[in-house]
Amino acid sequence: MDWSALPPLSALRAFAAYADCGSLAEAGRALNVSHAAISQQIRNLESHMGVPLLDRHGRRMQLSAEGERLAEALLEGFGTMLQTSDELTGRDADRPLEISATPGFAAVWLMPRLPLFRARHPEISLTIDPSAALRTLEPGGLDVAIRYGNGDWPGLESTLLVSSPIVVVAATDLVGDREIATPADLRPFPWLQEHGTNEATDWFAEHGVEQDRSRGMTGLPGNMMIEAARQGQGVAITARLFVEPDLEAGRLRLLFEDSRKKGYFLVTRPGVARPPLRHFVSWLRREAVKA
Amino acid sequence: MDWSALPPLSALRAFAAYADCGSLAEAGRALNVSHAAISQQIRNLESHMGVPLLDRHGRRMQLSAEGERLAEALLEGFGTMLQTSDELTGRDADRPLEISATPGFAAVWLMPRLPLFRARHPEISLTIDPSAALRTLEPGGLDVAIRYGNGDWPGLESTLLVSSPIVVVAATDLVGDREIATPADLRPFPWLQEHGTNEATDWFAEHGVEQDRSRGMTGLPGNMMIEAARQGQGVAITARLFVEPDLEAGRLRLLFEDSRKKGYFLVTRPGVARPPLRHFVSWLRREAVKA
DNA sequence: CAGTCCATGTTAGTTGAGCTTACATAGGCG
DNA sequence: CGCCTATGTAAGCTCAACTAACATGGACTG
Repeated sequence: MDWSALPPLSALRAFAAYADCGSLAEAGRALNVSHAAISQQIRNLESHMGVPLLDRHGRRMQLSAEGERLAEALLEGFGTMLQTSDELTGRDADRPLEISATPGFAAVWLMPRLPLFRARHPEISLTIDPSAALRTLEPGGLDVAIRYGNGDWPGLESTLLVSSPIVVVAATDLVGDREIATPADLRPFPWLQEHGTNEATDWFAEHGVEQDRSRGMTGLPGNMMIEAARQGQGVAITARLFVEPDLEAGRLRLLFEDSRKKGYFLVTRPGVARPPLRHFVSWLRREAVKA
Repeated sequence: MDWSALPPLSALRAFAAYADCGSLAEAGRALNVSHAAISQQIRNLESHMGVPLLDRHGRRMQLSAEGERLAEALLEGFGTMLQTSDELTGRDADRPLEISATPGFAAVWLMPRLPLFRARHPEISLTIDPSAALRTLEPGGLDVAIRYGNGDWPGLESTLLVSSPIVVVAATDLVGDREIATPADLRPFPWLQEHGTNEATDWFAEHGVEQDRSRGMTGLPGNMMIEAARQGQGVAITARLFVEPDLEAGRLRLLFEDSRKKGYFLVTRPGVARPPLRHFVSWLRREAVKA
């Protein structure tokens, strides 16, 4: 191996952390340095390699095509090293299990059940990232994700936990007995969208409805969005799972239902899973069968 | 990714270079630092991880089992990074093609033919490492090896170039008309062994012959060993390919022939090869067919 | 429109991780 | 035994990596 041809390692790490986190400040926090150090290292790396790694138009930088390629190689390379290092030091067994789940599912389904897992596995620490963002599963990083979709994530393995179609709902206080025959009939109402997603925007665009700007679109975390819908603050689009009791009680009215097969899936990387992950996955599957 | 859990990168690089080169001095040369820097970095890494990476018994250190695992991950991780970096900077296309070949084959077969390759591809630079050592093929490092054997190298692809059994020969000046019926009859003679290999030692051990220490074993580079055999300095074991003219001319006498299927193979890693390598491989195959 | 927040950049100065240098011990070989 | 070379240790040096301070600009809100 031609070691002299390897760019400065600190610069590679800084760039990889930036690509992983999405901003200079976050990358700096991840590495416990200032944003300025990250900025300079990325500049140094671009200069060293003679390759533009970032597209600096607009407020937030974007990875260039070259930057995407390099980031992928770096995250894989560093991930491989970290995983083996963790295995050898025994940190792997102790490292908290990293779980990503949508806020709604985390709040409504997962959190109420977690004491059961803790009672069974008190030695396993968990880190739950309630985020609608699709995070990358990688060695040494995120172990498992609970995502909403149709189960088709290339290169990953998925198991259906809870089947649940998408529904458009609103409080009976808001819509009353009004006739809602087509999506366009919803135009006069305020809308609620889960923070970090575009599901409402996409659904309306898909059904040819243009947003009425005077009525507004409010972004809220998933569980708060549902509560706002109950209070009649707007029309919400969400998984049926979370509003089933409200529909039965008549607090919320079902306006539309998207019949495409969708649900919450348990998503993992292929290959051997470390023991804490195996325990969590098998426990979660049993809970899903029970529910 | 938990960046804080990654060990110091300089230490990882130093250890990887040591594992790649096999000695502190060589690793230091590869990184352009002193051997002492490598020694200290490896010590730092062991202390940081709390894991013994080296077995320090005897003069030359050996990788421990943990060391082997870490080295493998590091060489893969750094190799991935280097390859992508080289592709992005365009260095990949320009980087000299790294070829490892046994000295005998390099001298007798490859070198005489190289002007033909250069005439066809003047833009491609070559680095030929004439060494009997089995070097690892890896991204960013060694591109292709020409090895002697039976073609069975796990995880690698091989193509037979020249079929050639192993022969034991000696100058007629040395052995004359003496009856050589069994390997044991060779015991009184001095032996010649290709530097960096144990082929002669192994062959005699395999045939139950104990070395006569007063006669000595002389290690020489492959092509010089054959010349020494011609001059009657000792018994040599080598590929038949290199001594065919001498056998026909009667300068050397064939004492034994190992009939197992062996020869010189072109060995590459699976997957996409960069253009210079593709050109070299196809050229080499055509030359082998011609010969 | 002004004010606020935050994303990114630049410059000058600081510092400690990474290294050098010098010396040491030990194994292998002729 | 002398020589060569593999590895180790300690003290000192240095510069790559970083901080702190200040700056510009984009997006959003009232």
